Amino acid sequence: MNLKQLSEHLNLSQTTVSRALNGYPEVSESTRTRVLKAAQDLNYRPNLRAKGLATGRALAIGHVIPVSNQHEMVNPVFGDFIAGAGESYARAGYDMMLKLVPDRDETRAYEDIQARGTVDGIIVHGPVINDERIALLSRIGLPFVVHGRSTDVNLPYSWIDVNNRGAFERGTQFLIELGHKRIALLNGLEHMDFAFRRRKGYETALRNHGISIDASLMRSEEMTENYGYRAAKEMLARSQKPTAFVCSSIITAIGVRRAIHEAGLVLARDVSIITHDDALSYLENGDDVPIFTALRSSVRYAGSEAADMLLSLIALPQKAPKTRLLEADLIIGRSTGPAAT
Amino acid sequence: MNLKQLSEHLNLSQTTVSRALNGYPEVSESTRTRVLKAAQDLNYRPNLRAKGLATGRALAIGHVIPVSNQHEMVNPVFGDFIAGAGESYARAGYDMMLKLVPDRDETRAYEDIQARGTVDGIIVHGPVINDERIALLSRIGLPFVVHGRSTDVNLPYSWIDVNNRGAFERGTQFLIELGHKRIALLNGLEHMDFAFRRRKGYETALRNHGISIDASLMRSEEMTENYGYRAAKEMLARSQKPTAFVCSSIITAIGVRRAIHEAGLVLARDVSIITHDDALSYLENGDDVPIFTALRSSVRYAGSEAADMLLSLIALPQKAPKTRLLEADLIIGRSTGPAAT
DNA sequence: GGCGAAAATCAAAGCGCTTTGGAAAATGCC
DNA sequence: GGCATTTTCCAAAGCGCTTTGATTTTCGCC
Repeated sequence: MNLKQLSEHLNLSQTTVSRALNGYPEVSESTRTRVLKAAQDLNYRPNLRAKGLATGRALAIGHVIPVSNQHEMVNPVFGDFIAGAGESYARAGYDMMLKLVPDRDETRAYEDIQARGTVDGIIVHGPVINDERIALLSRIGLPFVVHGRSTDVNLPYSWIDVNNRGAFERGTQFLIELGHKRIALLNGLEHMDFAFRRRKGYETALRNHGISIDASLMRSEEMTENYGYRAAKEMLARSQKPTAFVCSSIITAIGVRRAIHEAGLVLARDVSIITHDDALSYLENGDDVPIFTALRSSVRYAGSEAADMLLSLIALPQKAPKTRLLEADLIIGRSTGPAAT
Repeated sequence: MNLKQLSEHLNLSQTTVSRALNGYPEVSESTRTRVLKAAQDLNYRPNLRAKGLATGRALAIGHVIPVSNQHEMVNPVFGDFIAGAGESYARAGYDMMLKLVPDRDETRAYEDIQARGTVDGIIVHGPVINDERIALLSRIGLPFVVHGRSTDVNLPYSWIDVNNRGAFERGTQFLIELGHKRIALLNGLEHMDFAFRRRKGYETALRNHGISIDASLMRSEEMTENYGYRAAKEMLARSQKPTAFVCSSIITAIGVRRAIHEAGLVLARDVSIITHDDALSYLENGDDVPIFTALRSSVRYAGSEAADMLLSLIALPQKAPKTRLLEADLIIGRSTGPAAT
């Protein structure tokens, strides 16, 4: 069933039927309801490809996920972000396109996306420090919203981000106020912008309280469980062991907890953990009382907001870039306690 | 830069240029190379929407993810599956489309997808027992591959699945051979086909060894960490506590481990755990020695295979459905030991 | 009842590509 | 060289929709 058949069935021109369906005013109410009813009855759905070709809009948003050859990891946060964004798209009648792009031919990939015309805009994932994609996208004029920010990029662009620096400063300070002095940081890969900012926050808190920064207590890796385990195991074997850990991911925190147990230590009493918590649906941080004291910010919410931002950017292209800074909540759980004396 | 401009620039017709670019034989080698070079130099990319309209193919695959209102959870497995599939699509020049579909209006959604013509085929996620989507999709003639199977559906259809039943039978048997008799099952939601099959496998093993099935040792819920924790905590508080747990997810297993620790018991010595392991990139089961004894099957590999199956199904539509049963590996880790006597 | 303006409808062009049916150029063969 | 083939290229139609510009119908009003 296509427009032509539908219009013939109604004894109307394609023009009128099209207008009736798309809510244009140049059509009488009576025929509009008639058309709508027929479309419903005959199960008519416009072909999006044709519609896109005619209007120049694709009614789809692209999500570009950089995959590097070294790090074969899929970001665990991605599923929830997508779920949030998906809701917004569904409301607006947009489709969601996923694009895994090997980071070596990124430039080509983005030009491709633009030229092939399958999307109206994209969400940029995983920004690194001084991310060149931002300049590229601005140049080719494809609307985009970055999930995160990019330090050292001075162009104006739209983004939504958590206040990573502020959150980690606050979390670290919380530990300091509990009397901790040897505080380890198990960060994500620090070429990633979020991780870079988190370290800055951590360092700021230490500095503000006159605690010297100890590089041997800082790690930067892909945020797996094993990473947390290995790093904590090694650090806890020292004579001068850390009394607290700041983790960039709840998954890493779980690894740290494993190492703590294995070392015969007790969480919160002997060693404290504070972690970032993306409020992932499948990794809730406890139900009533949180397992981990955490800096929580729902990545699902971020996804939904990012999508809305992009959609409005596409609707009103002349608008200035939008930015949105989300604050993480500090929630007190059962993984922190005063420093052992 | 579109076809018309390119052909004018070359002083050729659109026909010839199109054929040269798409590898048709009716064009001389000399002009083909000339065209290819110009396309490269001028950065020409065909508009996919137009191409799709003309050819009737969308060059895209849809992934439909049912989201139920009760279970707001995003499947943690999803990211890795997509990553695997994405590789295959990239190789074939296909795009990947994501569609979150609330499970109440599923029928409409699939008809929509078909009619809107934005995809050439779809991957069906999260099949339940007697999944009605399979009949629907067969009827409307949209090529599809199911990730999983659907018990009680008798139509032929294409699927790729892990031998869940066999795996759980084997895992349970492994525990029995270690002397365990009170073995708990922390399963996923059992209207989901995979969970249903896992229970069957578990029950078969018990039955084969003359162990009676104890409903109080079986749970079926969304596979979160908290679920594992709560269920294990409750069961371990009994006088007749289970000596082993079979888990449907490594995340749940982590929760069980937490409960074991909290109860002052020692993993493997006092209580054993065996779990299914999807080999998720961000939740590796240890590096050298696995943390958990597990039934492992890479969901990323499944994604890549599913995509390849669907692509070949689309290329040769007359072909009979393809099916693929993957076997899970039983890998021995540090979470199992002989039953405490 | 008849005029002009407003409302409702239509025919046709166009979006960027593929593909059919044909025409022109090159080739083979006697 | 002249004919039939084969090779190479082209003009135009068509994919299913939107939208422009024109046309028809309806309505208000004297």
